[in-house]
Amino acid sequence: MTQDAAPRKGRPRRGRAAAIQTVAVEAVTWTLDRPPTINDVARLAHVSKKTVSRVINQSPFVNEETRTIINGIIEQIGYVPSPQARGLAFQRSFLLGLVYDNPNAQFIVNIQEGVLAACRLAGFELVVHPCDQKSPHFLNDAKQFVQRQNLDGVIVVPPASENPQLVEVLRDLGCRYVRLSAVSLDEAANMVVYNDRQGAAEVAEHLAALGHRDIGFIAGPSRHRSAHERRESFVGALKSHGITLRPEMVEEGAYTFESGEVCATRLLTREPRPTAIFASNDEMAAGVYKTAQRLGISIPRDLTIVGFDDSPIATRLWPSLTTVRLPAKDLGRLAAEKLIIRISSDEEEGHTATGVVSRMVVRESSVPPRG
Amino acid sequence: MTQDAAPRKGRPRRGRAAAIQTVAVEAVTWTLDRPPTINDVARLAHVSKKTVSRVINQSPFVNEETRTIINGIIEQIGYVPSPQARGLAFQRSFLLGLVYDNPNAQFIVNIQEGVLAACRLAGFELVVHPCDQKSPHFLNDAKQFVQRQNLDGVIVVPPASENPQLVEVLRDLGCRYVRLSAVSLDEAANMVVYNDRQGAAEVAEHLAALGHRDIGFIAGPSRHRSAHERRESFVGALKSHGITLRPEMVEEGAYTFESGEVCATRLLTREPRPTAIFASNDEMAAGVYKTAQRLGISIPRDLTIVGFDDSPIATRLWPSLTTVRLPAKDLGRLAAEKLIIRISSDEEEGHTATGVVSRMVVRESSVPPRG
DNA sequence: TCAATAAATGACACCGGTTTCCTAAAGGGG
DNA sequence: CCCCTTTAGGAAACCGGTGTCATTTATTGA
Repeated sequence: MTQDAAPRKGRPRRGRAAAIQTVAVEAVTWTLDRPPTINDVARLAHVSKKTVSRVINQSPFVNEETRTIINGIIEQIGYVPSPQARGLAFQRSFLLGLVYDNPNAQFIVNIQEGVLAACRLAGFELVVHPCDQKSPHFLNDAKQFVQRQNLDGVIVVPPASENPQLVEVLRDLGCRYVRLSAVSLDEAANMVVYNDRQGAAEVAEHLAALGHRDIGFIAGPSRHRSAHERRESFVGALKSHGITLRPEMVEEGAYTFESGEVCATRLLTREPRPTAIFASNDEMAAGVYKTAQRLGISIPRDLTIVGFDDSPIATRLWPSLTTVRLPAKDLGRLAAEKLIIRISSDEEEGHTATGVVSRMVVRESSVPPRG
Repeated sequence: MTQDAAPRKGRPRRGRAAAIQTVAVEAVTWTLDRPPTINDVARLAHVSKKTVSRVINQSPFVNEETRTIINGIIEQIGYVPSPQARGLAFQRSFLLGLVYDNPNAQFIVNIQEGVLAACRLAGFELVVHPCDQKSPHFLNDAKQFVQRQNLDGVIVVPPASENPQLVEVLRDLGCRYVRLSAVSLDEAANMVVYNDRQGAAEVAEHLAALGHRDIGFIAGPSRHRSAHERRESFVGALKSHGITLRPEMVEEGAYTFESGEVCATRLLTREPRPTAIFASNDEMAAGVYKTAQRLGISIPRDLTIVGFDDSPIATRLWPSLTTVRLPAKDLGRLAAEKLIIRISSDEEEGHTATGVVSRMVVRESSVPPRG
């Protein structure tokens, strides 16, 4: 059976090295009409495909010389392993999914960038999946998404990440996932948490230090965890500076520009009129700008405004908006790194919680109150 | 060899239907510890895997009853074909790539949404790839991107789409692609063109009709085809209304907010000061707003401003910005549909050019000049 | 009645990798 | 000098689908 292999073994080093020279010429001459496969490489190198496979996968049990020869051929004929075949044998797709229903485009693009930075290093690619929690197909869509391409892992951003049913679906599917949220909702291994409390507290301190006492607050929608975090931290920090936020000075918005306008209109027609408004995100802060301008209230002379997110609009507005920076790209990178480690080390690791901290960025829209 | 198959054939209908009942129970009882494969389905249905394959692929040569039985089992055990195995056999990945270096996040997210709408219908998924034309690895990155997951097709958005070397790489790879651009740079089958001329001409007409004569223009960077289109069309349409754009009233920006500020500063300190400024995109228009406000020029009383893109910022600004809407989502959908047709019909079709037209949206920032 | 034809299905190789198991040769110690 | 270990590499099965071609059965026309 295997006796015929023996005679071929004589003087392996020289024999192979010499063969290569010829082979190289062959390779250049040939010009295959199809992408080269591992078999082509094996044939040209006069080795078995398994040895080529070993080289590809960095196995240490390959002679240095053999490795060099094979790598040379791979380079020359431009061989790239078929991801399908690889995936089939490995039971892996080297694909990560990103599930989002966040309307903030800049946030999504930043997350994508961060995720991809980590993916690139590990040889993964990213498949995106916008979705809609209000749709009746939401859960089924997500399921199909994971199954259709057999994703190795999924990253879910808020607010979808805060949907327990979605997480259940992912868990049932046996699909590894990492969730982004402002609070820890899961085992540490499945979460990347961003600390909104820090930023909100800094805003409270900032406003207090400037001398504001009549402060308005526009909260986010209560279904968002971040809305709670920002609100509680802000209120708590104000209180610790001896300032109590009266209930009528709080309005709940929807994290949208329009809701910011509505809430601002209510706040700015109250007596006493607040000298500062903290909106829970920049979109709503932009709504406050528009309303103030419409009402003839000068920013920042008559009204200090602070936002949250540090989205591009913060610098586009005039005067530029004091806000809190949420490092979305880092968030994406951390999530992807976490996911990839778990996929590669092939089982649940009890990782420590990772997260990023938000910090205030002071710009032109916040000044001491008049008088 | 095949004689053993004969006896099993007796009374196929009843036999199979009866078997199913049992099988159904088995399936529920079993709970496999691995995802079910086509073999599991075949075994439970007492058919060959080939027949299951036929059902999956909607082959017409399957008995209606058999099909029903197999579909029932597929449903029950939750079988989903492995994309890796499918891809390996089909030589397809069912993956589309999106290559972009466009800094406009909203544009990218909209494109993604449109592309995915088309993908969903055809069973494709989308892999994203932000890139940087200025990087020395740009072309190699793109190549790796296509090869690593063996993408079936790639959609390239501007300005990367206007890079001829990138296209050459894709062509060499034998990878189907569709480019988005403001001008046709390629065979019709490879392009989706958006008509910026229409929108720019409408702006010219609008400004002329309002009575503006001293008009400033901020062009986009010359490496963008869209910049040329917008400029030429605007200048041409003004001329046809008897208005000539003097050279000192034209500045070239970089499609960024900051460049908008710089150009606006130059335009607004000239004599005679323009009564209207058309910026080639909304970002730069936002820069004009900021500059005008800084200089104490009232918008729109002293200065009419018009942008291009209808990005979210257009409505966030105060007063809201007259601009031109570029239907990015439709653009993405068209590109994906085109690509998918070519992939599925398995060879270059000489399609007609597809495209979308931009239209002006009038808001509050454009009014007749004072006096 | 008997091919000839069509419909439904199966057997088997194949896609391009990996894993498992095995062999051969070289080096090292007693 | 022999046995054992280590190193290098190969053969064949396998991953989960699809293509090709053959086979079986039912239907049809002469």
